[in-house]
Amino acid sequence: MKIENNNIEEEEKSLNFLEEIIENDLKNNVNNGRVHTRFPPEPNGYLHIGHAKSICLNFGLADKYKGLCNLRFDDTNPSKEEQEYVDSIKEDIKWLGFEWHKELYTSDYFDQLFDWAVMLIKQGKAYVDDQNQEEISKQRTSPTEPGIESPFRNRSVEENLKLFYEMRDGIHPEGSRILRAKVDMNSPNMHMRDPIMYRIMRAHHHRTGDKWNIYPMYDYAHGQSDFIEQITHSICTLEFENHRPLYDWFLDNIAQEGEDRPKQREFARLNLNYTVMSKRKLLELVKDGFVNGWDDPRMPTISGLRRRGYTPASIRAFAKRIGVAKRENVIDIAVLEHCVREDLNKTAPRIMAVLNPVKLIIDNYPEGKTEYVTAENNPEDENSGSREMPFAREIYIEREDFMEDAPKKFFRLTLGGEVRLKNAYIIKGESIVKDADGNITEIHCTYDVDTKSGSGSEASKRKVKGTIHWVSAKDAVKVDVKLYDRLFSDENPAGNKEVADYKELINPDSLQTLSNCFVEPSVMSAKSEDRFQFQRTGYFCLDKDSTPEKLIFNRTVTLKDSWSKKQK
RNA sequence: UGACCUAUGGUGUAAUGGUAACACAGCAGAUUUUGAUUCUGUCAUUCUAGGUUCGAGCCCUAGUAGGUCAACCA
Repeated sequence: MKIENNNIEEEEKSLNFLEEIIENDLKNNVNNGRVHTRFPPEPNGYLHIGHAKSICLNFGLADKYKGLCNLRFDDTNPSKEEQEYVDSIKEDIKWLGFEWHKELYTSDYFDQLFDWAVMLIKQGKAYVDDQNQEEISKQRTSPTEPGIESPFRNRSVEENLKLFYEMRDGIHPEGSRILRAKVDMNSPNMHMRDPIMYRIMRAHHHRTGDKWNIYPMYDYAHGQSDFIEQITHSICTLEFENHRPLYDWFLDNIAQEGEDRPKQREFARLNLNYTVMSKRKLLELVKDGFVNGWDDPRMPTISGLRRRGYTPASIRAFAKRIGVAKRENVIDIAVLEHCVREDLNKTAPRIMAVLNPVKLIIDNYPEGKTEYVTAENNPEDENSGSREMPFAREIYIEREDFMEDAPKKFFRLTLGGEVRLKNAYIIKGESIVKDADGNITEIHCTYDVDTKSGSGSEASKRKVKGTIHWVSAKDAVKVDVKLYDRLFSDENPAGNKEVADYKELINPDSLQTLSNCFVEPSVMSAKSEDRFQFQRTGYFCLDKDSTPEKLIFNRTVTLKDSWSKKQK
């Protein structure tokens, strides 16, 4: 009964403003009850977590309302766009777990767009302007004063047509002429001051090759593409809000009475602290070598997060948790980290790994003996089973799990103190060996043979205040581990006014490579991108650059650590 | 100082004219063979001023603050 109630509560959870709009449209039978969205990336960079928000929104809305969602590449600027980006975008969307209805390209519509432009010229609603960029910009003046009409604004239809065809046919050089919509040079909205529809561009297009000498601008192409695809809800980010009247103006002049028309709606883009989110900046970090490519685990790109060990489910949960609204927002990176911990806690197998090893010798344990102890794979998942791991006289433990002069609250190994070796025995610190510099090289202990985990003996049930992880020295696998920290040391690197360039705020310690780590032998069977919890340390995944000789693990995120916090 | 948009705990998001709630973060405690997880408790919120109304976070007006717009980018 209680579960039923919970389900009802889930379903009746409050709607975001876009869901409200859609439900209202559905109720009024707008678009005959259809819901059709689209995700429209420009293939000029890799997708990042901000795009993930948009993807989850567009695909999620289509899913929720039994509609469709297209993937449409907005490829109207061949000077910036490349096939490599198309491929990566498709891979990232699939990895996130979404399937598009159709894969489409704005360039699929270049012929139709051209025909509509001719139609607008014939209706006296578009004209060819021979002025250069500077002159046009000057005539637009500023938002507070009226604009100045171009001297070419009232050319005859015949002349406009002739020139536009010539532009298409490559008669005129780049930059010499453009096609403008004749809207309103006095509009307080700058986008309405006779916006540019087409520019001359002699660039090779990744799909249409050298067919075109002119390419449409975003404002002329986007709404019409939505219209052609019969998109119902065209969802974009806030900075396009001022474009909406123009979006509608073109459709007013193109769509016929009674035809379904897309409506543009705007939401606030995602901002995350301690990172940057603009494609331009991310490209710069890649090109200038501040990171090792678009999929560097420190990047907020989808491919970076994937390599870091984030799961698709954790990113979807994140998108859901942050919500959708219209006000500017900055999400704490801790929310993303919480989402991945939440998922990995339920799904990641536990293994033992010692990142900063010190040798520990159990003096009263038989030399040469190896026994196997049983370890649960995941206490949060009862179906995950268990495994056997080797235990011997010499093991490695974490250097910070031992202290010579320990404070009272230190629950780990000390001289004369007891601690449990997880899944094995209780040991007691006896003595230490140091090198000439005073560094501890060996810790000698004794163990209580009756305290083996799971043996059921009275002694095994004894409580000791600490439990630490370990690996058998002769059986462990030596691996590399990469510890990642936030890429920027400033909360808002892009907005920091105290530095000339955001790159000055890059965290110099964002990557730390450890090459003397020991992991239990069961990892030998791990595959690239497999995720684990290194017990008591954090979540890690196997990097794709691993070889059978040298495994490389990336730290996704640490475990929450109230001990280190308390120490500060 | 033109147009458009926005304003709720530290950060997000709800409350649809009727008791301001949920999550993250923080703090305190319980449990724990991971100082994790889990559980409990706790701190903290409607930009300002008017107005409408029995009643306003919500509606209206004005102000203030922030964002966007003057690419042949998207």
